[in-house]
Amino acid sequence: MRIAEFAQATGFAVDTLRYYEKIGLIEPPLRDSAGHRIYGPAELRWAKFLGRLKTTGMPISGMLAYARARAEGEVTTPERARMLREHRAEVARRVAELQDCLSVLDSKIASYEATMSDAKGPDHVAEHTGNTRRTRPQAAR
Amino acid sequence: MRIAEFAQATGFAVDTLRYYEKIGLIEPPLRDSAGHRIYGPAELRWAKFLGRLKTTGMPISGMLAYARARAEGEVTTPERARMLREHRAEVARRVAELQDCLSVLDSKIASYEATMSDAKGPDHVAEHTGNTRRTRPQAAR
DNA sequence: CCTTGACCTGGAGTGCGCTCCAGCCCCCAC
DNA sequence: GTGGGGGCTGGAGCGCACTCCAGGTCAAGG
Repeated sequence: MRIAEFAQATGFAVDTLRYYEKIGLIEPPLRDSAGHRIYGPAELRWAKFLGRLKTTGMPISGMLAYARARAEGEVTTPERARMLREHRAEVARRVAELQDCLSVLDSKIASYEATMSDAKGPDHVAEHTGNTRRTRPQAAR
Repeated sequence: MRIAEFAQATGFAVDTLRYYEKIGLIEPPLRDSAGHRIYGPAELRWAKFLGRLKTTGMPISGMLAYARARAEGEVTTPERARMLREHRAEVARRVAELQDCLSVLDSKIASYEATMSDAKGPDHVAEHTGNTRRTRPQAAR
């Protein structure tokens, strides 16, 4: 599999793949006689997993730490497990936060639609912060 | 409320608030006799709502479009409702995507933990893309 | 033989969203 | 009245994650 096809398969741009290789996120793949990169299924699995990490917002520095641990072999299994557990927790927090925001959006959309369905509408639609319960603990001056 | 307290209350940095004002995301607030910005509750509600938009990944260009529509008054209510509905849909997609990634992380963590609980562990933990169903392990290895 | 097109390299450039800074002003407490 | 703290401005700088480019190699098709 050459780089164009690999890019297609992983969702990364060709330039991004070379960049990832340059910074050590992806191992330098084999080359064919012309010096072109040839990727195999193992590379594909790894790149797809990197895509998951990226999608979940892991910064490159984090992916790099994981990649380096991975390169050290099985001895780093506990470390990698810890990294993933921490990241998982972070992602779960973000999901919860987004869901909270979704409900704010929903109520704002609902109030817009209520306004629109009125002939004239109520005064105006004010921003409301969606503090239905427990927002950020506020340092009360 | 002066800018430091406002920053505290909104979660934005002081510099960020001035930056948002400069680009038109926040209306220039009143000034006190010393020329210092004075923010009121309406500004607070708006800034908190902006924080929600930001948290949900809306780019500044999007927030700006919304802010401009808002500045035009009630006539833009349908437009703003549309913007929020579209954004809401986008956020919902992202949540679903993250949840999908969460399950990938979970299964990977589980396989790490299985490896760790073995005295020696199975061969190794391969990257698997999270296609738990469908995708048959390709014969080659 | 010549063109085409995919790929190569090192390095420069980009867009986003802030973040920091110098140099200044104003008010208040001591 | 002096020192300190908070605020002001315009503009430069930064970190991240790419993205683009010039100039080159190579293999195959016409």
